[in-house]
Amino acid sequence: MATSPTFQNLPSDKQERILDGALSEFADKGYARASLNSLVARLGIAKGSIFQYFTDKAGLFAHVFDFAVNRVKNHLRGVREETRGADVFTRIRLSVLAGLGLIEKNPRLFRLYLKIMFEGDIPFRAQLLQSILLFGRDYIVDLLRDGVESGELDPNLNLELAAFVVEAVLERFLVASAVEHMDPDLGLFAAGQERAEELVGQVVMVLKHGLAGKY
Amino acid sequence: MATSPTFQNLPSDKQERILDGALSEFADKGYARASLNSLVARLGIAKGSIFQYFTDKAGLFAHVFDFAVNRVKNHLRGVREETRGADVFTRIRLSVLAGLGLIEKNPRLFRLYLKIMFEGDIPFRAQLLQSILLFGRDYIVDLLRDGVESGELDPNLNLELAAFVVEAVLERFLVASAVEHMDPDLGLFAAGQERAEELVGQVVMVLKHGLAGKY
Amino acid sequence: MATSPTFQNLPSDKQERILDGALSEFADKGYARASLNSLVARLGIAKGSIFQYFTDKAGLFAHVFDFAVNRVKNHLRGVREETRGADVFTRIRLSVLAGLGLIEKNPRLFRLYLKIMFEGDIPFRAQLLQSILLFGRDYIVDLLRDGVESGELDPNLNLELAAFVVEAVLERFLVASAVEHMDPDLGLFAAGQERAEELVGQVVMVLKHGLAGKY
Amino acid sequence: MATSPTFQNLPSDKQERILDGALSEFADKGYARASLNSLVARLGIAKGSIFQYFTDKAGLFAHVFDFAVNRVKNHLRGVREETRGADVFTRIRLSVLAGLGLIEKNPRLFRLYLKIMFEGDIPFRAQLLQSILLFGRDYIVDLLRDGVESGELDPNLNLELAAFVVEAVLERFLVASAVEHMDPDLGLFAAGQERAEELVGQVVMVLKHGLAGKY
DNA sequence: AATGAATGAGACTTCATTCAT
DNA sequence: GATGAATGAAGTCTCATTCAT
Repeated sequence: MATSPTFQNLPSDKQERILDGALSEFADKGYARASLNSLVARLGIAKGSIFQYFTDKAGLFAHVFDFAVNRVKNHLRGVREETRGADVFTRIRLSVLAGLGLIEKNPRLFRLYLKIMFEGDIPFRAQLLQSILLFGRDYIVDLLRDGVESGELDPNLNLELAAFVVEAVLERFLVASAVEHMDPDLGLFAAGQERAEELVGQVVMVLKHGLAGKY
Repeated sequence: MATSPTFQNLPSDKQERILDGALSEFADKGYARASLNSLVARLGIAKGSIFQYFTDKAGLFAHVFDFAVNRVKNHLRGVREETRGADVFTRIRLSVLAGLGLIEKNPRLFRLYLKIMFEGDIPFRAQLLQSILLFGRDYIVDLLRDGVESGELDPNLNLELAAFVVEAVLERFLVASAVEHMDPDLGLFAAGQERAEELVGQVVMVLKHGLAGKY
Repeated sequence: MATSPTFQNLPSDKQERILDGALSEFADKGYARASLNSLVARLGIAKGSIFQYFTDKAGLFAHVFDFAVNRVKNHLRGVREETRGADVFTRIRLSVLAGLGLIEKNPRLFRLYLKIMFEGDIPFRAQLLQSILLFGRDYIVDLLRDGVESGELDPNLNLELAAFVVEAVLERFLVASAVEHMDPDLGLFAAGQERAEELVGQVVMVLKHGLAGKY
Repeated sequence: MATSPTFQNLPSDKQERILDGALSEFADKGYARASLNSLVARLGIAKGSIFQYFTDKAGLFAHVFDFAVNRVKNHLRGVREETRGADVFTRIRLSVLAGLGLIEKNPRLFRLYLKIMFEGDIPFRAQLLQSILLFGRDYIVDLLRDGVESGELDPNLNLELAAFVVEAVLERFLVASAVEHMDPDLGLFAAGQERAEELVGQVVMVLKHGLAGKY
């Protein structure tokens, strides 16, 4: 939308190279501190070109955002399909692990999301967040609804509330992983990252049986 | 240590006014984008004065951080004592509500924490985060341990894992509240903020009985 | 290396104008007190441009230094060649006069050297000084060695010591001239500057025959 | 002259402590870069006091200058008297060594002189320099005149010219020593400083017999 | 008489953006 | 269409000086 035809006509590998470089810049430094000077230096393109492609720093950012979100959505959609048929707690567990795997391979995606979430004056901030948050919530509610329909979950369970809890745990894992990437010594994970798989399994068990359950 | 004697000698209401103004600035814009120019303009003091008080932007930040953390710690310690004797889920519920109340009255405190958490080049970032994270985790583990000792929770429950889940939910609420303050129309809360009390109660129930429980 | 391609691509008369203006600034005020503000004001260019050209105040300084040193070296090399064949004391005399002439036409060159020599925190100070001092000493030692080889000087004369004395006198003349430019009324020259030529000749005579000689 | 009665009434050890601290500051950083902030911090006195004592940065500087010059003059006068009776080249040699010794013990004195000599906008610069230069020249001319009177030097020797040469060598040694203090690795001395005594003797010999002499 | 808090000019530097080539 | 030189606002920080206490 904000992209000029000039950019569209670029060979698509160059398009990708530019968006990818910009993603790194924004994910590393946030919107305000991201420097177009740094960016063009790293990309080896002229500073003027950025403005011909995207009119604005804001325009570039918007495009980078789309680029990033689409990668994530595609990934998650894949997970939802691949796990269809498994029981609901397995699917939750696998979704968490899929998220962790995505961050592991591409930490910038989640870091960009966090920057948008907590930085003050990002252009279209509310709008961008909405589009992510809704997608995430829908994803989880769908998972849980499948669980109710298959009889694994009590039909009286309030799906919104349950989704709230699941989402909390999911985000907690993802944040832990993202922060671990920034500060390996912080120990946010409560366990070494290499034991993530085991940890996720156990936490999902706690989620399943509740804190007041029998262990 | 980061504060000059000049600052210590100021009338304490002036000290507070300055720290409070700085807290707002950092909480709103994060470390890097916070502007001493705009701070002194708002405070109506000379630019040079800030540097007589704090050596550095970083020094000011360090002091603001202490200032903020102490407020939070005192608040939480109060809650822990006041709820001693209540059952563990009530205590969790009240702790969440206390946190929400604190944010309601002083949204900048949690926003500052989030900025520190996710911004890149904050001075002493890892160190500052540690000091917050450890405090939070200890607080929750203590609560749960009390619950085990009073027989409310199964002694086989892994406290670390349980704390992970509780912390996740707590943070999710706090983030929701903080973000709601930044973007009231975002709807992150899944419910209007005025219904927070009810919502917290229900979520804690989900937490208590687990997703696979009977409702 | 200290110069950005941006600067290299400038029309060379603009390059020269900038370096020349900067030379004046540094020669007048030394490194620390030289003001880029006042430089750009005098040059009529934007403050930002300086930083596109030179990364740093230090970078600008380094380039100005090269610019200045090369002028001097070229000049001196010219004198060495032109006087080849003359007797050694004539060559010394002409070298001093050449130095004085250079300062007369471009007083800033030697003033810059003095600033580097006696100012404290100049970037790469020791390194820069070395490069000048060695050149100067070599120049004089070469002159004297030619004198020994042509039989004008006693082969037992310690060239290093002799060079020390010649260098002292040379520098004394140059300093006198440079300071005279700063404070015309100071009378450091012991004689009006217009009589420099005669004065140099006589001083070289004293140098030649020694203080204990017959006059 | 520029000193307030307030300063005069100070206990004289405090006066000295202040002037000495200021001497260090000016000798290290020159006039413009010397920081009253640093000075008062080091002295442990109030910033306001400086202005009550000296009205100005310039006033403080003028006083420090007097303080320093008097030390040097007293020292040199001592040397002149102590060496009376020795032959003129011995006296020159001893004067150089005395100067070197003074710098060795109190490098700040000569560094201050150099700063005044080569820095641009020092208050009363010309005036201050005059008072030093004249003293130095008179000192040397006196020495040489004694030499003529005692028959050691040819009465036809132009004393002004000879003094010019001697002064040059003297300053060259002092500058070398002062710079050596700032940059020990620079090698300006042509010999290790520990061999200064021998070096001075040899250079004075060159001075005595001239470059064209027999060795 | 001494203090030290307050001040604001001016220092270097970064950056998004414009526009002639 | 691409380039990159030019710009100036805004950033952090230092400093001499003033003046109420």
